[in-house]
Amino acid sequence: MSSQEKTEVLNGAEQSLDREQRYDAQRIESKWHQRWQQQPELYRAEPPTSAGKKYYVLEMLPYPSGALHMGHVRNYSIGDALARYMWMKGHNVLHPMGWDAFGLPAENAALKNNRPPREWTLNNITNMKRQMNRLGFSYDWSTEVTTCLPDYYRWNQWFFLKFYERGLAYRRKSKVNWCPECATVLANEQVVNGCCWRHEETPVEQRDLEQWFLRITNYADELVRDLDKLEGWPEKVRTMQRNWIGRSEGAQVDFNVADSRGKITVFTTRIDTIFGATSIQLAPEHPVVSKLIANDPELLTRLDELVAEQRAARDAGALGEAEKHGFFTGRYAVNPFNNEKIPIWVANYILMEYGTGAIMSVPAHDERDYEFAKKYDIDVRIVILPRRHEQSEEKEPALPYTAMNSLLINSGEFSGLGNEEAIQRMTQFAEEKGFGKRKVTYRLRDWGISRQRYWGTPIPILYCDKCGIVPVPERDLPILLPENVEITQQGGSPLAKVPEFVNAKCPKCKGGARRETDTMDTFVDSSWYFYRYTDAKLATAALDSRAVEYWFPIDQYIGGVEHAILHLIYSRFWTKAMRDLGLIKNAEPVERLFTQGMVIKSGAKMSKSRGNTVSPDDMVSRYGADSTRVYSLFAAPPDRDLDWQENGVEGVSRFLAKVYRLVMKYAEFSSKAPSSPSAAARDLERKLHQTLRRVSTDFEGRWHFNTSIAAIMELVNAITAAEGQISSGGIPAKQVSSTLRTLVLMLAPFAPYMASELWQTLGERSQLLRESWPKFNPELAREEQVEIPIQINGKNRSRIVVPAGLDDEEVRTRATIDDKIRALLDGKEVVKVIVVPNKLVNIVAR
RNA sequence: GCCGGGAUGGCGAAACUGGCAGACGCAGCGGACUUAAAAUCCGCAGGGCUUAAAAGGCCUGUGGGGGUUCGAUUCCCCCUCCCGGCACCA
Repeated sequence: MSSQEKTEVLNGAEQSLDREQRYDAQRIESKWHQRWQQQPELYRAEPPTSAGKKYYVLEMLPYPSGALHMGHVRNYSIGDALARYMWMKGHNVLHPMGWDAFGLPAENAALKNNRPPREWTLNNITNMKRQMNRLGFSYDWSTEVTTCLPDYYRWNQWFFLKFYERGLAYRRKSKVNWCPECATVLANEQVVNGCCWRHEETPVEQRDLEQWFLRITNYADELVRDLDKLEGWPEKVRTMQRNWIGRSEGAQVDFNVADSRGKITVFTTRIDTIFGATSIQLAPEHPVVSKLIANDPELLTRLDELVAEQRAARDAGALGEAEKHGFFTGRYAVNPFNNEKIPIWVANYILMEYGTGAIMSVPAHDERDYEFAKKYDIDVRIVILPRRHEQSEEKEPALPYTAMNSLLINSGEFSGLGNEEAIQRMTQFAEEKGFGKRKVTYRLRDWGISRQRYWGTPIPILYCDKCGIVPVPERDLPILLPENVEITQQGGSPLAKVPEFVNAKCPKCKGGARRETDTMDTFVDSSWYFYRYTDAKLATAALDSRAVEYWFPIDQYIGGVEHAILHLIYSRFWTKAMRDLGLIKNAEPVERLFTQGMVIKSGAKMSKSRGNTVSPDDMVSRYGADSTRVYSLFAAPPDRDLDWQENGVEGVSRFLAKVYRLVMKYAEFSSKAPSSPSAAARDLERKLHQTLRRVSTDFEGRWHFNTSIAAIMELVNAITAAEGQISSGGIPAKQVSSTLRTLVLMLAPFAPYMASELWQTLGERSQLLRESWPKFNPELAREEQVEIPIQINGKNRSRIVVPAGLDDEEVRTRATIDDKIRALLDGKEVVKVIVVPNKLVNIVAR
């Protein structure tokens, strides 16, 4: 380059500095926002016939509470980055969004503001959609799903009818969890520490009500087994579901009641200890108890007390804390294995809802039974010993001794067996003799879906005096939720007070009938909404099987871990039920699940009640959507909790401003690259490819976008540092400009507004989203020289610079002739030299 | 009690397979530019000791204690604290 040309380049730089504009996020973002609003097809997926490889990325749909919170922003920033990356990788991307729009807050708000829930909800949706669009999320709104609208919830009703036909939906009277605050029933999953999942301070009460249930327990076994296949799910979530389902293999054994024809069936996982059973323990609510003690008024009173006490403890969520106690019924049962008569007790630590509500008590080998037996002086009989005890039988193990891998003693013909084998043999024995059988028990209960609320899907059932329970015929769907219903939150289901709704004609006998006035749990809505996205406008069916087959399973689902049990287990159940209806082929809805961490501020989860929330609107108006999004990805890895620090957002904003300035400055340079690139030019090129490698592997692997963004910042720093070399001709301005071009592509998934603006500044007219993700060249990313430390006995003593990949022998030689090292080794004996290629040299010396 | 996850500078964090601890950012300090400030740019920065100061040198350091190894934030054992889930589930 001639000196005159150099001067021109410099002048060019000065000029572009002159017309440098400050990064104005609001200006850029409103410009592109307007543009994107006019291009609704921008984020639309190709139809299922498309040849491209599909990618379905889904974020959990929000409840339209009124405004987005930072947790949403984080969730959707992760999903949006991924969606945009996948687009740039050439995938056919489905990236939908919708609204989990039924639910109690709408009724509370209606009560407070005297506006209909529908209006309140739809207003909230408008506002939150505005926020999402302002944040620049790439949703295809043509597939939007709003669960409170009849074109969606009619299919809830349709599914319900299908489930009813197949016996998967049924009605029974049962004890239910009742939240006085919500004035409705809760599913087991919605009870947290004995309190309502929405009202953490409100204890749940037990009530007896006629309820509709979905038979999720039919799928209990498959739900557990398939967890093993969900390798793309966090182990934590799989464990939580496994525990929740609580599959436990064991046996049922019948004990005859002495002096009676009755029998008591117990469930045990440790039939190998049955010779150690010294009592039977019954749940206070066990139906047989009142029969056993029918002619003892005193005991009946004590029973009532015990039942009341257990219920109170259950209501208070303190079941595990109550001291164990109970009473002897005066009756005996016969152990079928040894015909021994053992006393029958009633105890507060036995739960009617698990197993058979009755156990054989083996104090020597069960912690709870031991505690109880000690209190009431019930026999403790040891029937298993640790294997090592074989020889020295006088020494007893510490009680209670519950370990497996032990040996049976005092157990008749089964003595001497290992307990694993004994379980098999003794269960078989019981089966052959007809007093017992193999049994698998689950903790999981059927899913109660009846809610005594207005703002939900009406359950499509009629009650006819003549015909009984009559399902609404399919052709009569949807059963519309009536408008203008008075919400009082008292006196049961609001719909029951709407005669036009309640009174109906029986489709069978044409006589009068009453409609079911309960509505469905809103978790029904979210159990299958992601299928609807694949053909959201379809009017003739819940879904189009071919579309589902193309798009499913969901490649990546992203949301909070708080849904690990409720939503994610219901969704899996619904998918299996849909498969059994022949609607779909996949057995699982979600291939990969990602659970992001919480957003924390000042050491606590952001929440209104703590008053430590940060408003996304506020952040966007102060720093812009790009800065808000980039910060939410930069501040912590997505799976960890994120501590919100506002000056961190400011830092990100500064970084974006720097990128903006650089691009403005170098956009139009096109001087030719010199024929033999300088070392500085090669360094910059290397840094670029290292950055590309970092960002690309983060997307493909562990999703640590914080390190991706840090790498891009490093590249920016490298460009700034290289600026001095431009005027001297060491680095062509053209190279800087093309480096920046690639940098803009890398920034596109994180800061779409800024990236689009700069793309245009760089003279590109194409749609950024349709550009290919830049490829890194491993050759160019490779370091040529490495500086490695030389250690003596593990301590850094010197450093040398060597060509990368230099032969170990040569590295060793160069290390040992280093001046500092030679001086330090003087008078010492070198025992060993370890050379770690390109990393370090460690000399072990004495 | 059981099952997960975590603890690294003043702060958020990085170190991916046992190999240079603290990348990147925030806050801080010093300097340049400016009448001044903002913005921007350059530089310093784990802690301690040594030194008049600096350069340099030395020691020490990833919650605590032990171990394996030439070498440990990383692997093993024990312990503490924090977060999440489950919790009389037979």
